[in-house]
Amino acid sequence: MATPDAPQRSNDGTVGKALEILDRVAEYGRPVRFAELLADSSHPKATLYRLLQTLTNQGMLCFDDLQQTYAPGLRLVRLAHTAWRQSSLAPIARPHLDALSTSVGETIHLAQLDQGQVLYVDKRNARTPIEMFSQAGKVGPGYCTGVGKAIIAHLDQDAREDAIRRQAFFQHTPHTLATETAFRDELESIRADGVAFDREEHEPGIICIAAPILSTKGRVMGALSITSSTRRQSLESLTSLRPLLLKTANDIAETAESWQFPT
Amino acid sequence: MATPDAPQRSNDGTVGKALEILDRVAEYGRPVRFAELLADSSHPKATLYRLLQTLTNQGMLCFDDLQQTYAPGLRLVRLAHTAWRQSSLAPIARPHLDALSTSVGETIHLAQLDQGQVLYVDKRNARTPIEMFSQAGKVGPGYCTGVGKAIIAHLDQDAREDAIRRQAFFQHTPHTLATETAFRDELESIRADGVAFDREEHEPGIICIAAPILSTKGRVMGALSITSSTRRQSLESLTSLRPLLLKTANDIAETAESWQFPT
DNA sequence: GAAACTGGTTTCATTATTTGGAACTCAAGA
DNA sequence: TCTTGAGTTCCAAATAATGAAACCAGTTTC
Repeated sequence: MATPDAPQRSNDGTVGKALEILDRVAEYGRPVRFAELLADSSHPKATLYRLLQTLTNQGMLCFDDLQQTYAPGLRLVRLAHTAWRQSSLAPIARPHLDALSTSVGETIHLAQLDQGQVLYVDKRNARTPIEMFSQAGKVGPGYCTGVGKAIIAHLDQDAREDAIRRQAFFQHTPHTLATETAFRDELESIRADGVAFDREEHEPGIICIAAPILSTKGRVMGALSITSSTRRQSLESLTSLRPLLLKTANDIAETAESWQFPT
Repeated sequence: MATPDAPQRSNDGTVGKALEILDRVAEYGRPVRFAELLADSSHPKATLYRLLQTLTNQGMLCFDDLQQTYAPGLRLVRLAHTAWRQSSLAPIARPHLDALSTSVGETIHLAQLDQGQVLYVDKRNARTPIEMFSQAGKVGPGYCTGVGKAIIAHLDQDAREDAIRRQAFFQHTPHTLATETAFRDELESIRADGVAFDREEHEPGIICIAAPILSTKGRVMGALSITSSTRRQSLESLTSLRPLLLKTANDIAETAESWQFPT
């Protein structure tokens, strides 16, 4: 699977480079050989080699001696465990997602913004699950998903500009808003309306309604969406779920705000 | 919760330092202030500061402007998603775990070795829905858990010595094998026997039987355990599950070996 | 069977980055 | 107002990263 939506990141120092490589390896989604990495890397052989060594040494990558391939290492899983618990809305939102899930019976996504992209931090499957791209931990583009648009629309000026700058604007489907101006207009109307729709903009036949999760001070913490397919629902029928969606988003926000980490 | 079992890692370069700090932050298990980190860090203020900046900038850490605290960042969750899918036995072993779980009705752990420590990559409780990072990603010591001992016992010479060197040998309970020699003897007998037991060595009242997951070439890929409490089971009654446990471990190994990543 | 090739690893002088002591800023508290 | 402490910035010295080229297997080709 190709990944046309890569985020850009300012390159700070050696760690920056190392982490860029780490990302690169992860992007492949399969074990990858040294030569392959070298091919689409701007670094000279020796540099790449040493960087990979270091990462492997550190357990961030794991090297398969037999196949001579690199893959993301288990140390990441360990680190992510804490990250997920502390920095994501998922643990807090769980009961609310459960409730919403049982009452609507469609696929539910909880997502947060990570470097301009959408990161799904939790998910509930529909009663009749439909195959699609997303699981907890997966990422998606910001400009053509319901959650992405809902979040970006409600960011403050600076953060929003930054997020927009990071979009790749790849035309996934005929409905994708693939230009910056179209996207800006869309954000405007989303902010006015309060919810965002995905009108088959990312995957054909997949639609959703999404609401931002806003703190009392108006900061976006993430977004929540109800997803379905055009076979089962229309945009209109999804709209009827709007009050429930907004209520849940609000509940999550409230829980999150009253949540204090055990010191 | 205190963490007496810290692994040691050879410090390579700047990335090494950065990643060490990342680990440090994660270890706290809660948002942490600059000053706290500075306190138990060997780095001077400026250095630590810049390293934190870089990590935050890279999304590996996230900084709470309001509270002025650092926590592991969401980028980790994203990376871990691929790591878990590619480098862990979890996705492959899932159906086998399910089967074992329903037939024994006790807690099941699937673990792999990460830098001398045990990393749980999947788990079954009596009845638990599938969620990823909430249960996968926890770590435990290698020298006093069933899975840890099962794995280390079956490592080859070099890797085993390395693993032993990384153990902290903290006396968790009266039954903990807290010396290197005692541990070596134990490994010997585990290798002879084929399964490992946790005789309340990590937590009082908790016992388990664990089996290594071995490739046909004899390489350990991980371990599988059935855990219970002394109230419900004895070591003897756990032993009766031995054939089933070994069978499952073997099944997982076979599935893993015949698994080829889609190229 | 030798020669060229491929894919990976190592060397080493050059170069750029990291380092950390100290100075600075900005609040909050006495 | 004066102190104190947390956080941030400076800059010369120390250190680590760089990358061209050499090297070292195994393979394939001639």
